[in-house]
Amino acid sequence: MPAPAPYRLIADELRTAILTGRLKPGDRVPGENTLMEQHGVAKETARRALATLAAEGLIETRRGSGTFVKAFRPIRRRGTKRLAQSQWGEGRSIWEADLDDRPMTTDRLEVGEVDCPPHVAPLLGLEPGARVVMRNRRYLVDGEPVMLAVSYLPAALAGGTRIAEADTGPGGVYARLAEVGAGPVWFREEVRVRMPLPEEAEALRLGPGSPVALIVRHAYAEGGRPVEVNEMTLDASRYLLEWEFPA
Amino acid sequence: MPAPAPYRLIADELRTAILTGRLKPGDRVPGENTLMEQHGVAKETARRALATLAAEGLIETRRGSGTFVKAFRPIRRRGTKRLAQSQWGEGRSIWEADLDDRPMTTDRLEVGEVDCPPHVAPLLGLEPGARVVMRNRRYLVDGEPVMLAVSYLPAALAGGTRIAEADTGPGGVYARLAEVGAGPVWFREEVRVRMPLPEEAEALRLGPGSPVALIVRHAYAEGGRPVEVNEMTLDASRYLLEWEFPA
DNA sequence: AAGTGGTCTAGACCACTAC
DNA sequence: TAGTGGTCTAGACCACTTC
Repeated sequence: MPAPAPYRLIADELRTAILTGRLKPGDRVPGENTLMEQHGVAKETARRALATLAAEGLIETRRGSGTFVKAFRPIRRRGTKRLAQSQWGEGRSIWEADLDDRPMTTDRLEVGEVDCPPHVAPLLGLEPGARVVMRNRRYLVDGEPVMLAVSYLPAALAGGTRIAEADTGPGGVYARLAEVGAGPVWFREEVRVRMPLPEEAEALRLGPGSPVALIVRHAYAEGGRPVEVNEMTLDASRYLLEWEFPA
Repeated sequence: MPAPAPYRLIADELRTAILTGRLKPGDRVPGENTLMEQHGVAKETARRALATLAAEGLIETRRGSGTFVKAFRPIRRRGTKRLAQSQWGEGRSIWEADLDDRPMTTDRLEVGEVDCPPHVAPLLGLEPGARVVMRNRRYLVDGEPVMLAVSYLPAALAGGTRIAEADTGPGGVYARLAEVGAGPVWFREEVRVRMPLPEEAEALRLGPGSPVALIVRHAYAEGGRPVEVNEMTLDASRYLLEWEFPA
């Protein structure tokens, strides 16, 4: 058993302090200079210990200010209940069910008719190059971005309706779909998790050690007809995801 | 606009090569020495570029051997697997091309009656310190660990049955529960994502840049009685999670 | 033995934040 | 302006894998 590297020992010590609660969320963590002194190591070594914890998502560094224990305040996202008919049938936003106290706002809304991206076309049962209505937006809680979402609907269905406008009206997209006889009756959600690409990290203001969850929701109308594909990118460290279903 | 740090430029270049497919999964990535030469930087700088990509989960380093592009071959986990795929778009996935269908084995099985962990007791509707049957195991695909799972069932229900034995018999735990009139009729799954703790990283053989998904499955019998809590820890980079449900 | 990744140092300079 | 984090270097030594 070789002796663990010094930077690992330092990281272990700090990690224990954080996980046992001796260092609480928001607390200042000993910085580079302090660690150099206390452990008698070079700056790069101290930095490596801190970089390790940052990569684990336990701390966050603020240039010029210090190093701190990261906070975790999850947002609850109920996959099942929030989409229940009763929720969106009565002029309520599907996001209301999500809110768990804190209101969600949107940002960077982009709506328009475009050529369907090739990876989405087969999911909507469309020919390559068919037209779709795209809705792109960013969601924020407390002014901080927490999710990106792009949804696609066949233009044959959604074009010319309020779905193609910025304000979709009471009940949102699904209520409008129902009005044209294409209300969703079944959903499927696929979830993948990975570290963010640089653009995603930027759009969600993610530091190192913050994974993203990619949720793709497929909405089907009566007869199994796909009516929407929604690709969501979440700051995974801020979410608690939930689904329920019968045995 | 300050000039980006050299290590970032190198990382960007390699990242682009990987994301555009010029470097494919399994390919050798230029190593420390090569990068030092090609870009005229010091070793630590080249290392930092590689460490960045490793933290993003794009590459993996093998000591003494080289640096390689990481593979992504997800395992599909269906939360709700009982409904026919024939309807509802045949379960087509955005990530379909990558799907993986290999058999799973288990490992490190531990079964026994223990005091209920404090965070689990309220979920099972038990007094603190009540006895539960615990089943702990690790799942492997191709001999590689992909998931850890611990489940808890009230000892009053499962004690003395085959649930408390290594081999639970045909149909598994849920079939045995059904035999004592406590078959699950409803499930709830909660999902959290974060970077792994060192023990988790070790048990799942995770390198840097590999997040874990924590799935807590609650099983309820008739009347809403909780009969099982199952805590799963997945190598999130290897899974495609899926749930479906009616509107 | 050669090649590759892993760790460490001592000192330098820069950029940002807080006072 | 002082303190904190961010980046870089040149060279050293170690550990592991491959042949």
